[in-house]
Amino acid sequence: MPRNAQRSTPVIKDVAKLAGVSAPTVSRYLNGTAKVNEEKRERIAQAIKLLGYKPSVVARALANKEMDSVMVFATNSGTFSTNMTSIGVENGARSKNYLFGVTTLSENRMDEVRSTVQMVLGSNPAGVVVYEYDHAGAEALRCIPDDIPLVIVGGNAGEGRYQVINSEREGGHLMTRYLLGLGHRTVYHVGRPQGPSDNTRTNGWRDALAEAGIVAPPVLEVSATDLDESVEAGRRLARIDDATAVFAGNDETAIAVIRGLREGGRRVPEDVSVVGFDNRIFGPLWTPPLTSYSQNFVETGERAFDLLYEQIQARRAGQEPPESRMEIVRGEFVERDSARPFAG
Amino acid sequence: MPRNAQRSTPVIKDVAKLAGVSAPTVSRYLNGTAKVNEEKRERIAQAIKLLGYKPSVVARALANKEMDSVMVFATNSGTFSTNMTSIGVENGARSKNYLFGVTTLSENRMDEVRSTVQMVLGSNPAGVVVYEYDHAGAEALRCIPDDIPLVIVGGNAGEGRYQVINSEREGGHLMTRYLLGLGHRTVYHVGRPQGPSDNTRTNGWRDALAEAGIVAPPVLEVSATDLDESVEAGRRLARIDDATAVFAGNDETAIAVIRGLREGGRRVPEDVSVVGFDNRIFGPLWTPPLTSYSQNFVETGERAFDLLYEQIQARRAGQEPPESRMEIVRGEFVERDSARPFAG
DNA sequence: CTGAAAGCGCTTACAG
DNA sequence: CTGAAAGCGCTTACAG
Repeated sequence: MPRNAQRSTPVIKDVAKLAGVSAPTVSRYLNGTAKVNEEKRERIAQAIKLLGYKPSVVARALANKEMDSVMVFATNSGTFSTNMTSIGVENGARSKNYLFGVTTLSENRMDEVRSTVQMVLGSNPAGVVVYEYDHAGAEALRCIPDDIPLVIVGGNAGEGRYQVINSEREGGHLMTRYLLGLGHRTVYHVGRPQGPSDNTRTNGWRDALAEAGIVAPPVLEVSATDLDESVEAGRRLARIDDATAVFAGNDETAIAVIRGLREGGRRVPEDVSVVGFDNRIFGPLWTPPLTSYSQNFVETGERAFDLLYEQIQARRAGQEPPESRMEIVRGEFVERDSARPFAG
Repeated sequence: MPRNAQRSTPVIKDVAKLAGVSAPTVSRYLNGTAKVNEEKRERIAQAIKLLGYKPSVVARALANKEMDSVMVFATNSGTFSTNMTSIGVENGARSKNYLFGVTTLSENRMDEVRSTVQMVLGSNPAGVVVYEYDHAGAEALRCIPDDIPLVIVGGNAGEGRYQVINSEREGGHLMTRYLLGLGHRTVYHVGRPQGPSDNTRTNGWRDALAEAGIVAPPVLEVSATDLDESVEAGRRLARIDDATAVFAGNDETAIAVIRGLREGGRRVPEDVSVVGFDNRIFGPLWTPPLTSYSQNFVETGERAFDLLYEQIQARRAGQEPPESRMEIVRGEFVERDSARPFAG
């Protein structure tokens, strides 16, 4: 594999000399920071092209005290929702020629989050987005100074000045109502332990039950990584008479619960209806095909970047920051065959 | 949510003044670049702690022409293997206080890869790792100058000076031999179209067949994102008499193929054995539980970082770069119940 | 062992 | 509209 050497990178001085102007003029041309004589503009443009000049983001960052970059702080990286959201943010960053980085935070190492955040902020990113789905995310928020553009993804509604929340709660609400609408007397829920955010599928489930005047049965809490716990939850559910409908926290949990239910002698969907969440690719292939809820994580990430970029622009232009804003990215209900009308 | 303001960040001058020394001395202390008087060391240490001083990575980057960062270029980001590998690289970066970033490349936008790579290199990362699983990765390699520390993940064996390859090919070989060992006369393969790399599961399958003196049947090529194509492949396979064993390119493909096979009237595993790859979390819950191959992607990423870091260290110390090296990260065969002895 | 000086590649007042 | 100068926060010869 040939690896081409790259000729000593040209700097602003080189293009200035070639264009017969001063470096500041080139800078002004590049940044539109002041009007530049038409003739010179052209000579500069030529020189830039000829030399293949690209401004050093590092030098700019030092001079501006701000790097053309956006950093995201994420927990549970490796998780479907997190990955997809980051792809959205990266898409946005790329479109503006911003550098993009993700930093993974862990709830198991809360003591490290402060120093990690500070290290990253030390690179003077133009803006940061934090996914606030758990305590590590919340802690990160506490370490971020007021004056840096920030958008929160997830978290409690109205928590940050700029926020994009996906329809977790709404989705949970919808799935539960769907099950109730099928005639089930109550809906059980198996999901992950709750973090600091209100905007959760679990709360959506709770909302729907409360609306219907039903006392919520205890949540069956399971780990996100060990599906055996979900299988076990399914087995337990199999022993509960009125457990005819269950809302699983995600599709993986759903299939595990179904397995447990069957081990416990219940048929799905004939005896008990089970719905998932996230609409993972394997859902339609399952037996029965999984009814689920599809979220638009990539869009969530893209919207987050847009919100961030507006702040960055305003800041650079010395304008007032944009209006405080919260956006909600809706998902879609996907009906398949894992839930049936209550046949009690 | 309270957002604490951060006091105007101290710079090296501040600690120098407080410690009663010059800035260069602080720098030397920090970088171990020259001996510093014991007494001064202490005063400096105190001042740093008192002020909460952190060197600006940006200023260092400008002075050193090198940022304490590692950038990865990945294609198919959002993919299981890619995500896990990146987590491994990030782990390594974090442990050395390096900034970490991923840049997603796309085969659909080959024209953009050069400029994207150059933009990222413009930040003077200390090193980069590229995942070479397809043409975008290969193209990225061509844009990276010789003098920057680099490690290739994937790609053809022996291609880069520093390389860590996972056991894709070995794994494909092993799965196929397993099936052959079960008495099947041949093994069909449904997988993604091949990229520029030799190190693929598909080639492993080919190797095993060749070893056994069997002419490889044509590969059934399917898209990675549209499982319907895999279902269709399953249906086609159902019509082929000697198709009693199939090696699917990954677990998702495997379950789709199984579905297609069943639609075509074949039982799995009774009539035809199907094995997957990647050992995804849903595999054991499938009916039948999927026999698969588990790769250690996180470890792959960590090894890649280590290899990179060795180069970075050597370079900074003005030493010879380490010996050229290729590492292989092995995976594990996971036997479950989706393959049975040939009962022809 | 340690300062003063100069430089990394940009940008931003300051004067025209 | 445009240059010369100074500065962003570090590091690295250069002298002692």
